[in-house]
Amino acid sequence: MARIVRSFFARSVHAVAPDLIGATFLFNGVGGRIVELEAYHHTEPAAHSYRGQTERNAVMFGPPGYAYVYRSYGIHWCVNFTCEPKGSAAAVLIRALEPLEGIAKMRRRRGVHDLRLLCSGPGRLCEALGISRVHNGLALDAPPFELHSGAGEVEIAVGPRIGITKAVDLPWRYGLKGSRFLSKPFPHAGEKGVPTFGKDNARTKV
DNA sequence: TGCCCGATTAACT
DNA sequence: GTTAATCGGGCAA
Repeated sequence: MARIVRSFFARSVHAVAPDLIGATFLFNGVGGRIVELEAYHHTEPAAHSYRGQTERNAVMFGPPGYAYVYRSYGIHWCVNFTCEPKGSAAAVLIRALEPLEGIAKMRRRRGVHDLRLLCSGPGRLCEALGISRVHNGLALDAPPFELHSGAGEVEIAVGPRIGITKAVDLPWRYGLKGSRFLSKPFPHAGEKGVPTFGKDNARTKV
């Protein structure tokens, strides 16, 4: 369980994303294991950074290893980790955690008891961890953030991203195969109307 | 300026 | 299955 340092993020967003599955993500000591995330890059139209820099997305255009926090649908907060060298405007959206630390606090903040409803979704996990606008732009290798790499091999599921209407065919959603804490199940390879993303929609992380 | 559309969620029918 | 909540960005007028 090595501590993740900022240089970890200075790689392709598609190298960072699967490496973060199984990693531990804590915010002020509250959080859990990352089981789902999505990659975004300024070259594809689903990314906030696609149309260039604005006040909201400025952190995406900065150096890797920082938190990009944005307001979703005017209601929720969502957190991304910036990746790749400055200027790539690439990031991973943290979509779901398996709750491990500070569960009582997360239940209080979310107003629900069911473990599966605490952090299964980008808006839910920010509410559970207490992440909001004021944390936008903070470095990920210093408090209140704490990231540790996972131990051992895990099977990674791959599929299309959730809740977007552009670039819908890119298989840029990554998950821990079989986890009960995903925001949605991954479509089975060959399922009706579902494109196949590689053999069995999964691969083994090494 | 005004209008439409979201990287969502919970509460409806 | 559908819809409301609510605000910042993008673009037309």
